[in-house]
Amino acid sequence: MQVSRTLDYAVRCLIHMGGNPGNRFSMKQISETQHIPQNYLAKVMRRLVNRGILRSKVGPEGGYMLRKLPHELSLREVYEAIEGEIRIVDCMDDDGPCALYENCGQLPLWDKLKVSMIRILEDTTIGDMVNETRGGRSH
Amino acid sequence: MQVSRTLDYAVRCLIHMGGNPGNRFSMKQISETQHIPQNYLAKVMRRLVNRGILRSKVGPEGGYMLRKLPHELSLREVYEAIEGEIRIVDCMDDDGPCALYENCGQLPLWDKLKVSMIRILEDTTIGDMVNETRGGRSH
DNA sequence: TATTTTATGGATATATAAAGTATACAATAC
DNA sequence: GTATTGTATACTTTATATATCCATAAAATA
Repeated sequence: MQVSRTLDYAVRCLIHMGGNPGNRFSMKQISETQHIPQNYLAKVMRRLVNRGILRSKVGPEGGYMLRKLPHELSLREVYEAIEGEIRIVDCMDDDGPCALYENCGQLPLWDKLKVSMIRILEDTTIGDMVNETRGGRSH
Repeated sequence: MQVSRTLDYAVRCLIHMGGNPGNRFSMKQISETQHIPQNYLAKVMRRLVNRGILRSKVGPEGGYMLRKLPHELSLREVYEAIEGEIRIVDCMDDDGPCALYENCGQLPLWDKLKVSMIRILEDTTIGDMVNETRGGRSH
């Protein structure tokens, strides 16, 4: 029930980039300033590119750019890019729905949790986090 | 960001027991009806006993009993018995607070998530889940 | 065209944690 | 004292997250 390091990496990078939206950032530079192993970072960035959160360019003068303004980029998008669809339980059967599915006392609870999580992730943007980082949100 | 199988085991057992509060359940019986390996179950139960959620008795006619009525037993207690204190992020530094701690743009978000999670877990009881399982909550 | 820079893709390794197993021991009822 | 049941702990297995390696492709520029 914890945020993976990988997601933390992604969020950190995006906050970093969100500080200068419009800028281009090379993987090397991000890797160094954020202290993330470059080859690992490569994969994180790839997922963000595939999900349309970043644009990438190969070659000299290449690198990554945000495709949206920071305040238009919700944490939910980032979460889903990294972790896939949000789910709290696995419904632990091998495959196919669990035998209890129809009448599972647990599902309603996990569902409430999920819904509230989604709402919060949806309502928070990278822009918000950039502001927090700068010290004091504008309000 | 997912519920562990161990927590699922714990909840399942407690729902099972909550169906007949006051009853005594042997580990063997629970293990069989819930399809949980007995030696593993032993550890799960141990944690629930240590946290004061269950009472245990050794020997013939021994077994486990709920110490509270199902509707007095919140999911939060169960969660914490199994997973320890609720936390969403690790604040990934080796030890001591992370360098960004004072001015971390991420913390406020993760905190909101945590608070809302705690509230929901706190508000839900094993009793609620027993009712769900029986089909239709009383309202 | 050759060279350099940069991202891409896949294979593999390592570390860590979760889940499961085995076994000896202690308490209790009869 | 014997059968039953939980307790305790050490160990094994499996799964997953994280990290590394390396070969390739694309683009800029000299």
